[in-house]
Amino acid sequence: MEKFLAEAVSLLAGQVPHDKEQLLSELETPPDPELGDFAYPCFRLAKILRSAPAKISAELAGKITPAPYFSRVEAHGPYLNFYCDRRLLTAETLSGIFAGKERYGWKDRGFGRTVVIDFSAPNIAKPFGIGHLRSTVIGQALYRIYQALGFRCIGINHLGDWGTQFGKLIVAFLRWGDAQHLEEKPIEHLYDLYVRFHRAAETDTALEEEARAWFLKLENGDPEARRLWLLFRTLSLEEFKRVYTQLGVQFDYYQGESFFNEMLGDTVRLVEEQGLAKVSEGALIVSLDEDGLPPCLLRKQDGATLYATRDLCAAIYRQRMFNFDRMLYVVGADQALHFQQLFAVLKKMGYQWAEKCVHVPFGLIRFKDGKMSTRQGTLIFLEDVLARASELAAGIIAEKNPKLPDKEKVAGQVGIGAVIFADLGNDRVKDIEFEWEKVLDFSGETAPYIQYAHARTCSILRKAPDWDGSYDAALLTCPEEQQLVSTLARFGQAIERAAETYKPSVIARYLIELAKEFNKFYHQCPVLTADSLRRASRLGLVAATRQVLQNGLSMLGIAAPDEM
RNA sequence: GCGCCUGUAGCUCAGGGGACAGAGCAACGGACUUCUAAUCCGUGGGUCGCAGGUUCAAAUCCUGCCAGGCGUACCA
Repeated sequence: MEKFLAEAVSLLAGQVPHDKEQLLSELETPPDPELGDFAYPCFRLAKILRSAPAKISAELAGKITPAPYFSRVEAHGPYLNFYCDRRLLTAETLSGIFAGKERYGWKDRGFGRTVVIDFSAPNIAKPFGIGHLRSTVIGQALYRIYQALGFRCIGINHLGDWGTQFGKLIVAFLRWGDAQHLEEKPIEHLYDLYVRFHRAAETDTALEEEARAWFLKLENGDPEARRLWLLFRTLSLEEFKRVYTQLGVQFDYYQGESFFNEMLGDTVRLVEEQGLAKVSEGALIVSLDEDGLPPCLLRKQDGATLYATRDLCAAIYRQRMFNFDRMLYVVGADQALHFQQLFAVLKKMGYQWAEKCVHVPFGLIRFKDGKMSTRQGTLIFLEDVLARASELAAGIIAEKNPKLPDKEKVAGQVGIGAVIFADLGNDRVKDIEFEWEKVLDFSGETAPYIQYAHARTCSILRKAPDWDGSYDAALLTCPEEQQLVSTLARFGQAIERAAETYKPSVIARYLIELAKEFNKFYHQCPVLTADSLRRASRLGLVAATRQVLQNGLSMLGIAAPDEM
């Protein structure tokens, strides 16, 4: 598709007083396939040439010789419409897909450049809730999207394994904890302790004080505090890794906040040496008045650090280690101010690369009656959601396809896929209202819909073992076939746009579109029973569709079972 | 108070300044002796929060207001 677009630009460049870059941005996709594949609106030109847009488009249509890429170039009112040579577009698209295989749609534009992606970052000692799912799946998808554009990606799990919450946990554990219970069900026990602490702290204000003191001891290397912290951390991490395995998520580094503990002193000193830090109300701060932001706190009154200190340290460390061209923080929108402050401090410190840091925010997951809160104990555990979705999928399989091999595995792939898609399907900046019925709905615009289309492609191909892979692009002339080809050809553009906007939902929407086009084709155009030449050509189209569905799903971290 | 985000069909949401604003769910009516009906086809359903402005052209950009969410110095 890119070739055709470039060709349209060249054809226009010969006739229109605009440079190629501008022409590329002016070209648009017509709302109806009847109106061709690209459209050039002539309004702007009308102003410069002091002529009617419709007249200009008609004149351009007369001057441009479309061949070989376009079968015709026609004026429709103020628009100049380009019609791709369908046979050529079909041939190019299919051969591109078969040549690229699992890398169809990939580019090498990012070659030699590095993107660091900070994502997931669950709080150790808190359960992995559906809130953490967002960062995890968005980050994972962005990782694969940037990888597809040729960037070297570094995925970092910046675990929340340091901070005042450990003081709270230690206090709670010393009072109410049970070592054996902790061994057996670590997350559950720690969660109970955490909730209990906050409930007790409402009446007993001394508890918070005690917790802060314990965290300070931890920072200063107190052996008992250290022992408990390590215990909590180790046990929790084991459980998290189980969830990551289920989701198929991997990280290049687990570098949590504690990882930077030893370097924090140097970071603070550096800020002080530059004369940026000052003491205010007993705390060490960097004033950001000039930026119109509240001050960034580096040390509390009691001398303990805050997460801003650790993020600052981490950013500097990562720049040294990875020399990144961009760093993405996939973190909730509620932390937008924190990142503004962080980036502002980096800039004040003279780091040019501060502008390469991007906060990629996402909306909260809420309930009908309010925000989900770890402290109040209203969290929904991700493992429960995944389990329920998989059970539901298993039930549907038992009903519709009881002979399916590997039933359990497929049920997991479909159930988990549905959960991931419920998250990635919509624009990440919007809040999501959590509803079981929605997450467990497998019809319409869902992952199972896409997976089902993929399974159908596999099924058809399985039933044509004699097909030798040959096809004739000229025979794919039905509207459903051509629509499908057009959509397949647009995959690369979807990837680029997803990367530009940091929105995996662009890929998700694209896949829904593609699956829809395929289902239309499936109902309208019989494959296996068509006459032999047409059959081969349709098999080619089916194989191409299968490949692109698979590539797209894998980019979102969703499995593509062959049968379901 | 100030800052950031959101406001499109009954519900959940798509809509890279452009040609009549689109899906899914729900409702109703059709299509399985035929490549898996987790599918497809059809019907109904809209002052794109409100008011101005920029533009040949605004759901889209700007300003103000309204509503909701989230932040706003020792949590992360």
